[in-house]
Amino acid sequence: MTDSVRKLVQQRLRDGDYTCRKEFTLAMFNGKWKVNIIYHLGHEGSYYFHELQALLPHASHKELAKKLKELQEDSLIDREIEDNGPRVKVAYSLTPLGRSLLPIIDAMYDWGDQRLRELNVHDVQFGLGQVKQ
Amino acid sequence: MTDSVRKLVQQRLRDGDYTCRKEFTLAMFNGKWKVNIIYHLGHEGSYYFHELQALLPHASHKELAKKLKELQEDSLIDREIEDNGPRVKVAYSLTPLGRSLLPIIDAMYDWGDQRLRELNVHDVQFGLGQVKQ
DNA sequence: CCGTATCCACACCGATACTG
DNA sequence: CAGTATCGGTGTGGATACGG
Repeated sequence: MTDSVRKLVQQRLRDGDYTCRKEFTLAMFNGKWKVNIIYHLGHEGSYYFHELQALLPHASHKELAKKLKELQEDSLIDREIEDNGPRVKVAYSLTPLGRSLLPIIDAMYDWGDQRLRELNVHDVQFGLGQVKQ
Repeated sequence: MTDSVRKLVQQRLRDGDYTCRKEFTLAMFNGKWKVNIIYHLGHEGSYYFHELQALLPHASHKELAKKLKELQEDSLIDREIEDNGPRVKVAYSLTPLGRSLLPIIDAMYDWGDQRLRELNVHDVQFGLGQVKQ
């Protein structure tokens, strides 16, 4: 997903248009990997950058760094630099604001879990029905 | 917003990978206008296509039709053709499954509402902080 | 009234490489 | 170890037009 929702919402807020509450929230975790980052940091505590890389092996180095930066800009995560040694490590953790998103993320997890179970049970080709042409 | 999350999730499910519950849910309402469509249909009942157009004046004719088709494919909305007269009208409404998403959408509304109030009160340039370069 | 096709601009994201 | 720049493929969404 794209980040266009996020940029559009930012523009609307700059224009004084606050009639985008749902989109504003969506923009917080819209974008590839963001939901997973928030979920991991929320349920398992803080992680170093390279640990997040290991948790999300399909995420490219560049995109992971970019998404973390955006989450930090949105005040959802904290970034702490540990400069003790030859190598610098950076630890990420959820802010209280980021933690306040967890009920929504968890609700999304539960909804998806239940829906996937239903589809599996009824064997409807996993429910990804195509409209008849 | 894009639909890449939706397509990616569909592919993962086809591959037998069900470890994407949160992304699966996100894919339901990710994509421009979808959250608003669900919200309107959920809180105000069914609408004709042209009524939705009026409710979402910035959505192009093409994209609105496309998103409605996707929502229908995902079994979130029903589509009913009323062919009484020279002009055909099409009514859209939420399915029970679509209605089951409302608690999440409403939670997103509430989160965004509260967050925007906080930012307004504290006047932090509406919180869209930029990371120092 | 509603759906879809075409064309086009642009944003995203991956691969790669360079920096500190 | 972590962040950023560049290049390129691809998907998304707007304008427009045509078909049912």
